[in-house]
Amino acid sequence: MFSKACEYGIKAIIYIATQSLENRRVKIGDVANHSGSPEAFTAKILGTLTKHRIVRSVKGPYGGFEIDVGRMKHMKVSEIVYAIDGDSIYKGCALGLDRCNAAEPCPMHDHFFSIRNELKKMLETTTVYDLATKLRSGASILVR
Amino acid sequence: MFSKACEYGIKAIIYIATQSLENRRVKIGDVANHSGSPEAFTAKILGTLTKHRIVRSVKGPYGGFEIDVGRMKHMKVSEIVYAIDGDSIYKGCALGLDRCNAAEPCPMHDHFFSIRNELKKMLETTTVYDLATKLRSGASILVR
DNA sequence: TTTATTTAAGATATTTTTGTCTTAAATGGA
DNA sequence: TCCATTTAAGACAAAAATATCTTAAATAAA
Repeated sequence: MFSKACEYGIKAIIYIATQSLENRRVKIGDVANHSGSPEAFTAKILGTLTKHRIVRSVKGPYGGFEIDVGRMKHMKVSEIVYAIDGDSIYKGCALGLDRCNAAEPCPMHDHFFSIRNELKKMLETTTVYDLATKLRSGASILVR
Repeated sequence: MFSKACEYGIKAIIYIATQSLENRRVKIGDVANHSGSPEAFTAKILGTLTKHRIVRSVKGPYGGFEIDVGRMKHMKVSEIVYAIDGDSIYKGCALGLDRCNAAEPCPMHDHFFSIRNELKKMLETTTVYDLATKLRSGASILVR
């Protein structure tokens, strides 16, 4: 569904968010450990997310990553997905046609349409704050 | 969503099905042309689908691929997806956790559950016959 | 100012996916 | 039997995704 890069990105953001809720910056190493993702790859992905202003980074001692709590409440998962995987999830045709729409649909178009729409709506309504508070309360996990 | 291999496989099967409805066997070259997919790669994928008995192949002059019309009416898209991509679509966790379920969910689990289920149900109820007749009637297209 | 700590950026490596090519095997017809 | 046609199978190649490594830049504190 999502690329590995996107999975790592979402998990990293959720973990950083839980720590920002406690007013703690986190280093790459901690992010990797607590999200069960490879450290160097996660660092690269966080570079992308920093450029997209989804997370803030601070260099040097006592540095690390943080997310503004106010912003977190309005930040949608769709923004993370878009920053890493682009819009393929939203616009792509199930059978890979360049253009595929109601007027000239691929054979699966109608079947996919509502499902894809629901997925889109879900990603656009789920906030990072929602996911982070659920993780913090122990109602969900990031690593096994 | 699906791998390229899976996209090509589904398109190939739909095209072969339209031709089997007219009692015509089709050669790899025709399949590739009419499904807009690379020929050699499509041939390899049809090899897999032949082993899974999803399509029948006949070697030699007047040979090619065909699908039994009776079988076609009960053949679900999910069978093609499973033969090529395995069960990742059905069982995979959105965030890549090895195990992820209601008891120990990833933070996205609940959000994904119903969407994934709908996708599964859709693939398990859509038949190759449905898709082939729609294509044959001109209500959908495979190539642009 | 120097040092330790931390992210940034990009080069490099590995693995997986996608794609092609070559040779073998089967089959129908001359 | 021999040839032309077609799929089968697996080796090979290219591209993309995943992952690591190295060096640079920033910054806080001594």
